[in-house]
Amino acid sequence: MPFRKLQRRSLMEDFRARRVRVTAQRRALIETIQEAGAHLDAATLLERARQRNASVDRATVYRTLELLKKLGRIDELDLMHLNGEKHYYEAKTTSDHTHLACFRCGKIVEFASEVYEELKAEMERTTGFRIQVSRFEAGGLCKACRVEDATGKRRASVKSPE
Amino acid sequence: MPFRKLQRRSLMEDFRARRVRVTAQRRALIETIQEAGAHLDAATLLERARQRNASVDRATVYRTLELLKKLGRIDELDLMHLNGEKHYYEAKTTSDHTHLACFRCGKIVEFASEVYEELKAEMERTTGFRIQVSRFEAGGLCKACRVEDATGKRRASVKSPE
DNA sequence: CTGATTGCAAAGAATTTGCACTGCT
DNA sequence: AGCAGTGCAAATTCTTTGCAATCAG
Repeated sequence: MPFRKLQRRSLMEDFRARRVRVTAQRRALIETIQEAGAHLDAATLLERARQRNASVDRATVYRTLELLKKLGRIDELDLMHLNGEKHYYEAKTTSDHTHLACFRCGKIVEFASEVYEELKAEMERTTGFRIQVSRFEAGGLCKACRVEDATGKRRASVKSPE
Repeated sequence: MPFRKLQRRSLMEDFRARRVRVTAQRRALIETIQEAGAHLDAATLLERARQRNASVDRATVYRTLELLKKLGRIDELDLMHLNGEKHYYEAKTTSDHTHLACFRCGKIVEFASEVYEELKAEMERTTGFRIQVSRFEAGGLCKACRVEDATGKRRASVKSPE
C-alpha cells in the first residue's frame, strides 16, 4: 500500500507551516465546518460563518473551500444531486467513508469499511495511479422507504440531506 | 427484417415498454452517446447530435439526459471537476466501473473489479439500502506524471479528459 | 386528435473573477 | 512595508423553465 496515514496536524499548524495567513474570516469558516459535523453546502456555510463574523463574504467562502480542498482538509460531495447541483463539504476525518443517499426521503448514510480501503489499494496497484482524493457516492432507497413503497404509501417529497 | 445493433434495439424496446415517445431528437442524442464511447459533456453532446439532426436544442439535450438517467441508461460523472463543474455522461453498457483522473495530465482511466462489486454488496447488506446508482471517482497522479514530477519536468497544463 | 415533446429565449443556481481596499506577518 | 486576503459587484458557466408550436402514437 503506497501511502500510510500520518498523524494529522491541526489546521492552524498546517496554515503556519505553509505560510498561509490566518485571518478572522478563515477562522470563522473553519470553526463552522468543524462544528457542523457534516455536509454543509456553501450557502449554509456562509450563513453560519456570518454568525461568528458578519463580514464574511460569499467569495471568501468559495476561496477558502478551494484552499482547504488543496490542503486536503475537506472533501467535496454531491450527495447524488438530491437537492440541485450544489456541493457539500465535510472535514476530512480519520476514516474515509462513502455516502449513500435515499432518493425518496433524502436521508444520508455514511459507510466505512475495509473493503473500501482494499478497493482503493487495488486501484493504485493496478493502474499505477497515486490516489490523492476519492469519492464514492451511491443513491437508492433506504430500508424504510422500500417498505413504504411496498405497502403503497404515498411518496413524500424529498427532504434536504442532513 | 434487417439485423440491428444490440444496443439501439434494446433501448428502443425500453422506450416502447415504458410508452416513451421516440422522437428524431432523442434518436440523434442516443446514437451520439452510444457511438461516443465515453465521457461526453452536455455541450459536446449537443454539438455532435446536431450533426445528425440540426434542430436539436440545448434544452432537449438536458431533458433527454434526465430521461436516460431516470431510465438507468446512462451514468453521470464529474471526473473530479478537472475541467469546471460540468457533468459527463456515458452509456451504461459494460460492467460498472470507477474513474480515475490525473490532476496533472487530465488522463481518465476506468477501473472495474470484483472488489468494487463486493463493496456495493456490503453496503447494501450493512445499511439496508437498495443501491440504484453509484459513482466512484478518484483523483491523483498517474504513473507517468509521478515520474515526470520526480525528474523535475515542467508541469503541463491540464488537458480535457477523454 | 391530444397530450407529450420540442425550440426558443429568458431565468435561475452555483461559482468565479476584477479591482481597489484592508490587515497579517 | 509589502503583498496575501478581502468585500463588493459584475461576470461566467452550466442547467432549468415557461410557453406556444409541433408531432408521435
